[in-house]
Amino acid sequence: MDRITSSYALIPTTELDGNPNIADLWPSSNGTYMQQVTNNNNNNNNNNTIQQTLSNNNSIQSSPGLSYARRYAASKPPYSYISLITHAINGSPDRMCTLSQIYQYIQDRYAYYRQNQQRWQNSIRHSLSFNDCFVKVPRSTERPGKGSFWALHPDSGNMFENGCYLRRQKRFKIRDKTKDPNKSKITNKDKMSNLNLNKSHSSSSSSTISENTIGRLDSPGSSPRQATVSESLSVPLTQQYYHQHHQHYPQVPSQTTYSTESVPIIKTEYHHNPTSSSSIYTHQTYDTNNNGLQYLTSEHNQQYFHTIDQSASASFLHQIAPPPPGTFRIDNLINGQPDFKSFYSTMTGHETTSNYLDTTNTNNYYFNNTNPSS
DNA sequence: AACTGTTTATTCCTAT
DNA sequence: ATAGGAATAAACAGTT
Repeated sequence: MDRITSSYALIPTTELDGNPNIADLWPSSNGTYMQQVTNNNNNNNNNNTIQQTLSNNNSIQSSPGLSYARRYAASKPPYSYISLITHAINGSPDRMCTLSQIYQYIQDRYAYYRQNQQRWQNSIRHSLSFNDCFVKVPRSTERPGKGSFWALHPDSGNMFENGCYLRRQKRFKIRDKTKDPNKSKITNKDKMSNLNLNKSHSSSSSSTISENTIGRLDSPGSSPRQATVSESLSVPLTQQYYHQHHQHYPQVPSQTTYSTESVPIIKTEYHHNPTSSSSIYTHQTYDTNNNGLQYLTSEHNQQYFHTIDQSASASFLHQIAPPPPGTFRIDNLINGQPDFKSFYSTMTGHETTSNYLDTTNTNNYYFNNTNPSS
């Protein structure tokens, strides 16, 4: 089973439609759908794990796995709280959201988390505070309300690139250079000011403070690996959207099943402008596998403000530059609820009451109307 | 009062 | 078996 069906990202995410909840059908890293049914017995080492393999070119709606999955919809999803939070953040247009939005995101998708809210919400708050990969973004005065926004630390990279959404290979820890020796823990302030201390290596004329690669990480000579869940979620929807709105573009492949060869390699660099006192980082993201469609994430041409001394507590993420010419953002379509709903129904053929599109990264993609190839 | 955020402690679980 | 990541519980402080 080497291929992942594009229908992954096209399934309604809410049960209120009377349609199946895709989030309760858990994709495993090998392209099958897995339902995990865990006894509450403490001494069980026979976690009853049931795997259902769906045929390649089947839409999930017509799959026999569906009714099966619905029966077990309320069992615990195989995602850590950290990955759930990460998905909520990445799924939001601004790439940051409040605590209550994170709660809502999770409950909307997983029936399991509509119960025992006090327990798991306490865990979510603990995860946000405890893990360095999450940073608090203060509210601007224009957006008053309860609580801060939460964003991903720019250096945290793709924490789930190994395709495992339960346990990261290594916990993201910021280097602890500015830590007050009297303090035992790293504060959010420390997280922010350590942004440029996790330097990996530099490239280009300006100093690159970090670099990470999202997407394929094949070593030379290796066979292409299986696409991860997030990749399979993000890529097909953009193709589908393209089909419906740009059918006259011949360079868009028409197949609905993708192997890892079609997964864009997205490279991200932070550039530090040394002449600026306020420390502005330009975050450039581009597809190094740029043939046909040009994938650019929302960070493209954005500049990240970061105040080292923290006193001004400027916005952590702040968009300055407009999108490149000839592009449009799907963000713009889904920001407003009415637009989102029509966008959603166009995409899926179903109505929705949800405000979220459960497609990691996809909603932040730009589409380039011009043929970028030479 | 309810919500948000921090911290400590403990237990559970999994990769090695 | 073990180290360390993740989940859970809980106390407590700050904010709306």
